[in-house]
Amino acid sequence: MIKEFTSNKGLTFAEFKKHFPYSEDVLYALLFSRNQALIGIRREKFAVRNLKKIFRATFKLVPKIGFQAMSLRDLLSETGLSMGGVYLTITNKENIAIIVKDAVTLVCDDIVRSAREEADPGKALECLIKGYLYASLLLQPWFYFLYFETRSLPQTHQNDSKNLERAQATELEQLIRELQKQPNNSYPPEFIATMALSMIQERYLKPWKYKQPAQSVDDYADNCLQLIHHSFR
Amino acid sequence: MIKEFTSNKGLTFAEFKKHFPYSEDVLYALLFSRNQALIGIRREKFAVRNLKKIFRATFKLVPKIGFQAMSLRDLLSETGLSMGGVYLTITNKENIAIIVKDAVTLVCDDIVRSAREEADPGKALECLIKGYLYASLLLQPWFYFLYFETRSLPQTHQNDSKNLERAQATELEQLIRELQKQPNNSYPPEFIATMALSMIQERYLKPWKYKQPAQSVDDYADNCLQLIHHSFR
DNA sequence: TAATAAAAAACGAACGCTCGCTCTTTTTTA
DNA sequence: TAAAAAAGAGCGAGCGTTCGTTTTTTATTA
Repeated sequence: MIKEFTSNKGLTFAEFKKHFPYSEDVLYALLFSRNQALIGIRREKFAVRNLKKIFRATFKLVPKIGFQAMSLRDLLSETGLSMGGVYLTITNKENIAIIVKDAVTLVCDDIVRSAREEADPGKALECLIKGYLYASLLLQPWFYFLYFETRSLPQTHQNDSKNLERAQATELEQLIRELQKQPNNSYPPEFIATMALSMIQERYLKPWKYKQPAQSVDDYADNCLQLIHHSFR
Repeated sequence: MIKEFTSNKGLTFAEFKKHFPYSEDVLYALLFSRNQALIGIRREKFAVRNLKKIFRATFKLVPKIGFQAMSLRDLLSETGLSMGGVYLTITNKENIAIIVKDAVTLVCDDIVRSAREEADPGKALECLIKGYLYASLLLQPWFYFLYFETRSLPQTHQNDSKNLERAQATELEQLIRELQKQPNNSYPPEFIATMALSMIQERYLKPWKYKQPAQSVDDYADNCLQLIHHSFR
């Protein structure tokens, strides 16, 4: 596993990005080794090259027409690969969705792990929120896909996907509860956690609204955090 | 057009529901008359009966598997109708999605109209937020469908759907701007508007998280409004 | 280092099947 | 009894997938 990357404080998006360990090639290499059972190609070099083509094409087509409506022939003409090449790589269509879920899981787990290493709950909260916000922006197509195409997954994986979101919410909720001085006078912790989470999702679910003063995401993160601390009274 | 229904203040969900004019049958009758061009049946009585079956079935199947994956044969066995009956009613599959968009548009326009009739911006904001929150809960399957299946619509209708959301955001933003006393010291109005909107959507997009202390939606609404007023300093 | 053998990857036509939809016939309605 | 609605078998297109073959890459040998 890769060393943590969000332990700084007052983190900006630019800094985060600089230390973000999941560059495209690294990510595909990780996905290749984590999903041997779903991938037909045995040599990493070829697997990475094909996976890159397949996922780039998927992320171009799916936001326009949806995963179910994307045919493998659409995928062929977008990737330039042949039917055989695609099937050797992913073995069947739904594995595309399963691998996306695995990627998002991988990154989310990493963020939670980083946040847990912060002793101060205020720092931990910042780490968690910025980590999730920035990572989901750097890997926007992945997070977007998983949100909108969870229904295209087989049932077990649908549950995984739902639990992934639940875990993030719980993690936030616990930190917020710790930070509220007089719990009786404040908002319910789960309400604030929900607010934080849905503000993060807002960014990656509606990319057309945020193209892209780039720096604006730092303001966005600050506003979110300020609003949360504001809510503590 | 039906008279407005959200002019009260301190509105609870229960009260709202009592005066909500879009009961199932009324809604289908309205949709029938608004979408003559998409509907083959000429007698309202039969149209309403079939539309009800078709949309109920759609809303049962789609959250599990998605609209593209729902076949007409799935729809037949869920509705008990025949192929002829279904096609006489909706003429083609994508009209299901188009009619959902029309329904949501109809209701949203009504909410905005009601809010605009409030002279006081504070009241107007409450009217808008509660109107949208409560209506989208009463018609949860419709709002949910439109959000997740916008990509299944033909392009023109996709744009309509996007503009519908934009219009809600703009409406909120203007009211919030009015209410901020010292704009320079507060959060950007579009940030708070975005927050409000995504909190409302949270409720109808993740129904599994909110099944259903029913009354809890009043608390939810109050918390949202409180948080917003809180943000004004 | 060049020649060769073995393994892996890529190709793409063809398959069985399911899709959305049509259309003739039958039933129901007013 | 004329018009409207419902039925459901059937159609062609296009789907995901398979598989026999070819091409490329890697490993071995001389």
